Amino acid sequence: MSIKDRKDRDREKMKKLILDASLKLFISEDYSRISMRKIAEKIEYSPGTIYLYFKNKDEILYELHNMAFDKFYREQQKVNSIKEPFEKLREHGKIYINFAINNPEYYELMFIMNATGIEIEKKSNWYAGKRTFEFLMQNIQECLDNGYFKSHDVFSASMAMWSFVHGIVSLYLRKRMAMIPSENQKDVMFAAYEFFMINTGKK
Amino acid sequence: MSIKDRKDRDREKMKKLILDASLKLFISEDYSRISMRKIAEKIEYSPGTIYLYFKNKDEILYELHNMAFDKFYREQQKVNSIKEPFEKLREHGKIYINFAINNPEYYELMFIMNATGIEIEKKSNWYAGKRTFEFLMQNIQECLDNGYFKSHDVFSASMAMWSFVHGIVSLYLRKRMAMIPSENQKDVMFAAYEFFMINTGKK
DNA sequence: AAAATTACTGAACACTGTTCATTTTGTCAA
DNA sequence: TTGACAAAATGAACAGTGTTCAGTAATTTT
Repeated sequence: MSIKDRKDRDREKMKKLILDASLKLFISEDYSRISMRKIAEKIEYSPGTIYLYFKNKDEILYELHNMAFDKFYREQQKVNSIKEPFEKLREHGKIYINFAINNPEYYELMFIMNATGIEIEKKSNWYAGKRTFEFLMQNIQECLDNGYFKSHDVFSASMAMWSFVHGIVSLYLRKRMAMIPSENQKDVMFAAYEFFMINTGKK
Repeated sequence: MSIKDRKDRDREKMKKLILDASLKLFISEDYSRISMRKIAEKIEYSPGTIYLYFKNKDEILYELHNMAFDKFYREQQKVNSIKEPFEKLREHGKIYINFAINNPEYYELMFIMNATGIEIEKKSNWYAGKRTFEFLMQNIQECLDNGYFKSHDVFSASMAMWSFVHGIVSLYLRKRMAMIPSENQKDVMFAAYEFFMINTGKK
């Protein structure tokens, strides 16, 4: 079975080669201009070869989306150093916002891009998204246990928190803060975030 | 000068013809599949002709974005029937969310699409967005005047409100609520909205 | 060494936005 | 009405896109 094993390994290596090249292209170039031919050129194979390893472009983007979630999940864990639930949550949101600002291409794949959204819907289980959301829910539960928030519905509270931070960064990333000078946009984002936290956090 | 007048009118008519055809295509077809050739075919002109009236596709999309904002602004005015500021704001948000659910293509143009975002950034003044945002700000100011919200920064409060409703609908539109059965997603959205309103609204 | 299997290629198909030389249509003075 | 000019419209061409598949090359098995 050793030949089969090697072939399996080679296949995984090739997939990784394609994904790594795709990710590099996705981050460096304007992400909308990533193309199968450019990926092929980067790995020095013909365009047709990629289709022997991935069904289509969307499947590649979905894999990049998973890689992006892994990166975010690692960042997310940093909140564990804070014990007080609400301070932990405050940091949680900040990490989210900063991740989006510093890694707009990753954020695009995870939460904005239509192509990945369609793939997410196709699969019966959105592991990556679920894991991150459930980690947030834990933090919200801790807050509820300590008397924060009026409601006791963890799910609604978590969705609200997520919606808020997603809303603010996606307005920013999609240039819908055009009424604010660009040098002030980040400050406005964090001011709005503080407003949200102060008002919802009232015991 | 009457010939020039007629020519000006003809030119405006032609622009309207192109925009109306574009809007119809944009709404009926999958919006990502709208193409200059399809617009040309619909109005029974050659593709090149469109470029005599619009610089490029993005300019057409920007005009559609303006038309979408007009439609939303009209819906937004309905809140004026409610006098109590906070109840008015609650309705304001509901109108926003329902607009996005019922007109996903318009919402796409206004707040999500990258092409329009780039055009918005190019123009020095985002009239459409400003008008809608300022109308929201008025409502928030009324709330502040009546003792709602802890902060007294109208701008941050308005950005927070907008971010929240935008966040929730864009997660929904981009299929990032995949962990929730689709038949429940709308309920979850409104539950999260209620959470937000109840918690931030505490006097 | 020959046969069978697997891996890879690159031309081809049907699209996309955009440009521009060429043709058609409209206007106006003689 | 005719000829000259200007304006409007055309559609082929360019450079790109995702994807497919008959044909070739390399590898493995017999």
